[in-house]
Formats: sequence, structure tokens, C-alpha cells
Amino acid sequence: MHEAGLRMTEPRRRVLQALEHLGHATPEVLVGHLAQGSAPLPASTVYRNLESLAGAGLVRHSHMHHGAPAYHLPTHGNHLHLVCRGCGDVIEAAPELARDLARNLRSTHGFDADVTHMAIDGRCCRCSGEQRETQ
Amino acid sequence: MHEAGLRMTEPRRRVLQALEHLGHATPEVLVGHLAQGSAPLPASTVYRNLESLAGAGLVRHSHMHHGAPAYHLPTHGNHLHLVCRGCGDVIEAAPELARDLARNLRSTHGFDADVTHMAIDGRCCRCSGEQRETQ
DNA sequence: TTAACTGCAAAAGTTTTGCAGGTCG
DNA sequence: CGACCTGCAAAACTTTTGCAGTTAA
Repeated sequence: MHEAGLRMTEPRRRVLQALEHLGHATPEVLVGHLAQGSAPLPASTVYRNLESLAGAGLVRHSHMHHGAPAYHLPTHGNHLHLVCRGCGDVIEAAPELARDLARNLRSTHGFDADVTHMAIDGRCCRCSGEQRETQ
Repeated sequence: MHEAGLRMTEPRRRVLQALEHLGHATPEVLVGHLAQGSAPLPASTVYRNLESLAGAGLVRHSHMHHGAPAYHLPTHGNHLHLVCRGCGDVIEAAPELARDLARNLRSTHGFDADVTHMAIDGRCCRCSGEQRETQ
């Protein structure tokens, strides 16, 4: 931890704890989560800690929904995120399913893709049979 | 156009025109773009038009960068967006490169993916040789 | 001891909403 | 004429920044 020049403080611990508990969460969700309890954290502390922890590689983020990125612990495991635009559910899928895509992108564009960083939009099995909406 | 119960108005025309000209743009960019000129559009009008036009299927959006979605015309053509986190460049790639991914997701999760809706994060050929940053 | 960190408050930026008036069809 | 739209202003949010005081190492 302090190999990166970071101190272990109580607010920091609580941010990491919240991420461990939630799996992944947007800054907004974390702020809401940590504003409660006997020692509420101000939003600025949450944002600053996400930034410093991300800089040290102690948290990562991926883009799951429309707005802000979702943060998670590195231990949370790599997977693809499938976001259903019918029900909003997030399904976690094995990254191997995107192996061909990554290989294609590398060979055709020389692009080194991080496929676990983004969410794949679509319709889950429960919603794909239903009516068609414009997201 | 008015099959969807929409009227053709001057602000609406200018939003579509701007999208045609820009290819794809975030609301923020559009607001900035349309706030200029002899008949500046207020932000609220731009946002409301993006919403109504998207509802009618006359504009679409995809998630290219961290924040807001990028809007574009349906005629703008389907492609994958490769976003380099080194230089920020957006590369357009053929959607067929993701065919295997889509098939995998359907067979393993019953998930009907829209692979042109999201951006694929990674490093372009020019940046992948260089130093490693935390995005 | 001191550089890093926190809490608070204020600022900045984006998106939404209310409302009175204008206009397309 | 009537429903849809617009412009303006204000509100609601999310995120950033400044600063003085606190604390981990």
C-alpha cells in the first residue's frame, strides 16, 4: 500500500471496504453509501481517494452504465460486463468469450484492446423476447 | 419524421444538421456548437431535441468516452469504436470483427449484444509500444 | 517533523425542470 | 385551434478546488 506513497487512513479503509462489499460502484453510489453511518465521509474525500487509489492501481474502473465509471477492487476478477437495456441487469461473463474480438482488433488495426474495461450493451435472455424499445 | 408525432422546427433542423456535420458528438459538444451563430440555441432545447429525436429513432447514441454518450445519425453507419487511452483517438472498425463475440454471448448467456453501442478501450498501434499509464 | 490527508465550503460544469408564450400542421 | 416546441431562468446534481487544521509514518 504505501509502496505507492499512500497512507492507510480511516477514510481510505472505508472506501476499500465499501468497494469490497459492493463489488463495483459508481462514485455517486459510493458517496451515498459512505455519507451514512456514524462517521460520514464528504464527497470530496471519496473522490480524492478513488483518484489516488486508482493511480496506485489499488482500485480499477470500468464503464458499465451511461454515466460515470464503476470502480472495483483489482481482486474483483476480470470479466465482461453485459448490461441489459431492458431491465438494467449487469451480467458477468468470461473474458475468453472476447478472445476472437481482441485478436481481430490486433491483427486488423494493431489495437491492444482491454475488453474488461467496457460494458457490452444489449438485451438479456429475459428481455430479448419482449417489445423493442429505443433503449 | 412526423410519423413519430414530431414536428420539423428550425432548432430541430439545426441539431440534425450539426450531427450530420460532426459525425458524432456529445451533448456538451453539441450545446457548445449550437450556442454560437446568429440564432444560438439554449442548452435545454438541445437536450430536449436529442431526447425526442432519439425516442423517434432519428438519432442514436453510443458510449465512446468516459462521460456522456455520443449522438449520431442512424445513417452514420454501424461500426465498432476503438478508443485509445493513450492518445484518445477514436478508430472506427468493422462490426464483423465482433461477430464471434456476439455469437458467444448469445449461446452462453442468451444475451443479444449490440456491439456498436459501446466503445472498446485499449491502446492504438502508436501508443501500445509506449509507457504504461493508469489511463 | 512533515508531506499526505481530511473536512468543510464554495465553485464549476452538466443536465433537468417550470412556465409563459410562440408555432407547426 | 390545439398540441407540440421554444427560450429563459432557476434548480438539481455531480465533480472539482481552496484552505486551514490533522495525522500517519
